[in-house]
Amino acid sequence: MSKQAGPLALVDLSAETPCCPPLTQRRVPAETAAVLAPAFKALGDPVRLRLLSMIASAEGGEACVCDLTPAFDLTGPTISHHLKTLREAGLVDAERRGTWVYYRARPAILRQLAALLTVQPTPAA
Amino acid sequence: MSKQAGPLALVDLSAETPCCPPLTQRRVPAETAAVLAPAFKALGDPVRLRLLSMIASAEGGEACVCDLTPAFDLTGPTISHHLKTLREAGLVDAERRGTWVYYRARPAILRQLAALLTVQPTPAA
DNA sequence: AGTCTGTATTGACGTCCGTCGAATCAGAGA
DNA sequence: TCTCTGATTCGACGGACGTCAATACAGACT
Repeated sequence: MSKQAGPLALVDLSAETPCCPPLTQRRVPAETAAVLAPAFKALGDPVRLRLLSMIASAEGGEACVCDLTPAFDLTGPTISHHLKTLREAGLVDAERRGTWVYYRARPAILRQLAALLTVQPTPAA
Repeated sequence: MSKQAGPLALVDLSAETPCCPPLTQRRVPAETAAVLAPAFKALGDPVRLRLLSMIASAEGGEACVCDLTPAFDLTGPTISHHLKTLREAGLVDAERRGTWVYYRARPAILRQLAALLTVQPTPAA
């Protein structure tokens, strides 16, 4: 349930130390781009962006699918599909507890993506 | 050349002050998600991620298409297409000077995306 | 004007994506 | 074991995406 294969195996996105300098400082190498782009791609859908936000901002840091689904005008399978996409992108983890499945954000990769997009404050020069 | 329509018209992404708290703090509203998701989507392709990085990290803050294209095993039209996608997502601006066209990153939206992905440092609790 | 170079647009192709209904799986409880 | 509920998987459909070759456009230089 919480396993993810794919390109994430190439670079350890679970590391707490960001691996990459900001996109604005050095050219992102092709290999890094190949690894990180799928994460951005997963964020590139409004439903998934909201899902991730609902999960990450939920109290306790986790959210049940049963709480997520009713927030959208979409069927259960569709929400499930989007959650799977977020999981495969390494953005969230899932855990079944009894009847319900809980999702939890993975802060490390979020930090990494944020670091990549970091821009120097405009120099007052 | 530097005009972009679409969803970006709804929210001023050129503002220097980030409009939104981190994704992990408050639920991203549907409208905000609809506006920002296309930007993440544009970053969701390895070629575009590298293009943006090459542009943003170039000295002078700008890069000519003629310098960008040879870095990829792709045809000119394909690179042009990706640059158009980045433009329409509001991530870059283009300007023609004589024979060449120069692209330049838009720091404001990058800051905004980075802010959205910001995560509190893990509390030592 | 004519031509050459750099860039963008068009049209086409195969693939991937978002969505749904139907079927399936996993636990809980009678 | 039956059934009920929550969640995922499967199969299908329409539309969007990444790529290319061919074409068109914009300046510069004859």
